[in-house]
Amino acid sequence: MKSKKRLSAPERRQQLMEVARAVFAVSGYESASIEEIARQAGVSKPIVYEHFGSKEGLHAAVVDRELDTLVARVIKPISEGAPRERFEGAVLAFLAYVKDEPDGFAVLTRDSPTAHGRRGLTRVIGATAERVGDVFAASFKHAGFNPRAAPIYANALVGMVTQVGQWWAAGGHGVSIELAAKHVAALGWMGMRHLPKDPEMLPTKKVKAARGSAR
Amino acid sequence: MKSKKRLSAPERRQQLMEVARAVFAVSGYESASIEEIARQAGVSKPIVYEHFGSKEGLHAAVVDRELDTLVARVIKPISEGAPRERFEGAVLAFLAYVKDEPDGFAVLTRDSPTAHGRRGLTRVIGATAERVGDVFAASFKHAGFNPRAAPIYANALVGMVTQVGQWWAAGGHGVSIELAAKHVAALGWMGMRHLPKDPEMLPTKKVKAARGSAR
DNA sequence: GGAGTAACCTACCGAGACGTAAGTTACTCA
DNA sequence: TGAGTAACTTACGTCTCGGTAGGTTACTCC
Repeated sequence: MKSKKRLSAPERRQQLMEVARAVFAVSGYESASIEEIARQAGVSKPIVYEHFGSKEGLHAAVVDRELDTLVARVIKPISEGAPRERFEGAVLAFLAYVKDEPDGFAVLTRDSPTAHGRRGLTRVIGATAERVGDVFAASFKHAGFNPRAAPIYANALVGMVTQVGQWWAAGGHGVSIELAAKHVAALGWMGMRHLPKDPEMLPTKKVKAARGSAR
Repeated sequence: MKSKKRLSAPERRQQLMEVARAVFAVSGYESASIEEIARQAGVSKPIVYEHFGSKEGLHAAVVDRELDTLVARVIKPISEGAPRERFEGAVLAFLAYVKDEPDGFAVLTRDSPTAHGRRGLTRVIGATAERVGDVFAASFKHAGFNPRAAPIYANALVGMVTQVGQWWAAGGHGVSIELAAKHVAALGWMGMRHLPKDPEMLPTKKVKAARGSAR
């Protein structure tokens, strides 16, 4: 019945990763089962183990590949053009990835076994947000920033884009990716450009004493 | 040996939720086991089921309570003062929550059983980002915004704060929550204040044709 | 002090998962 | 054509977990 074709090792590996990506995307790491992945690939369990060793190995392989394609897509636009174009280009590239590879994005966003949550995207920050920092370095070097604040901005910008990506992926809402990118880029860009020389010096209202948790 | 005291139902319920919050925070929903929670509470499994019915019920109870406390903390500062103060106050309140209740924050950010990921924070967006929108409505009503863009900004702002919270919770990095709040608030505020009248009208480079995935 | 009730426990079931041992099929190439 | 190897299976072991049935302990209040 089933047109069971025999694949070569690299082909099978490729196919398994694609199936696994889809399954991990909808179920999350813990709930996904190797058996289900094998079934959807039209293959039996030991094949999966032969290729990836363990469930964690399979997941890691999928995440790594996805991370690579995401970085590859973002790196190009962020490396060329005027600063503003580079920024907007990067945001657009990120959101385009969300659109083109929703399963991949879901896998990156969902809980990982390597614990500590969001490890995937944190690594994307490492790979790209540094470069984001570089882009801005040229633009606001004039304002003697506290270097310890840099990761704050990098995280803020990435979080901004990521959350919008998630919102978009979840809902649709009739907003195009290009439009969303424009708005997000405008927000981030204008925010960075008009930062006060030293936000730390601004006056603030006193912090209310935090009431600790019981226990 | 163990000073097993007998607690009243409400007391036990409270205690179980606290223990569960901690366990869910470190393990995530799927990996956490009722048995482990019961053990840490110094109680046997059926007790947990008597109080919450199911694992999902317990998790939902924890999430709901955490959501309530988060909203309660953010609502106050966002409701009083000058616009800029309200904004910064809300950001600070959010990050203070991250600091004071790291387990609660972890539970809210981690994968939920209710699927579709990040349901928790999405609801926080619903509860607070709307208000964020209100705050800004007063400030940039002058610029006839496309109403469809509103959720984009709401999501961007919340994502910004959330990601910084996550970064902070993960690392420490010797940056105080107050400082982080200042920077993040400055970024968001300045971004919103200096938005071009209509970002959609700005020229952009052409989008590169997306290469689809195989399959 | 004894009955009634609220809090709690031991022991178990069944399902489903990861991972493996050992054997089988089909393809290749001398 | 036949041996060797790469791709693949069936079947199982073992463990953990969610959830429940039925009984036991301690506290309260008449």
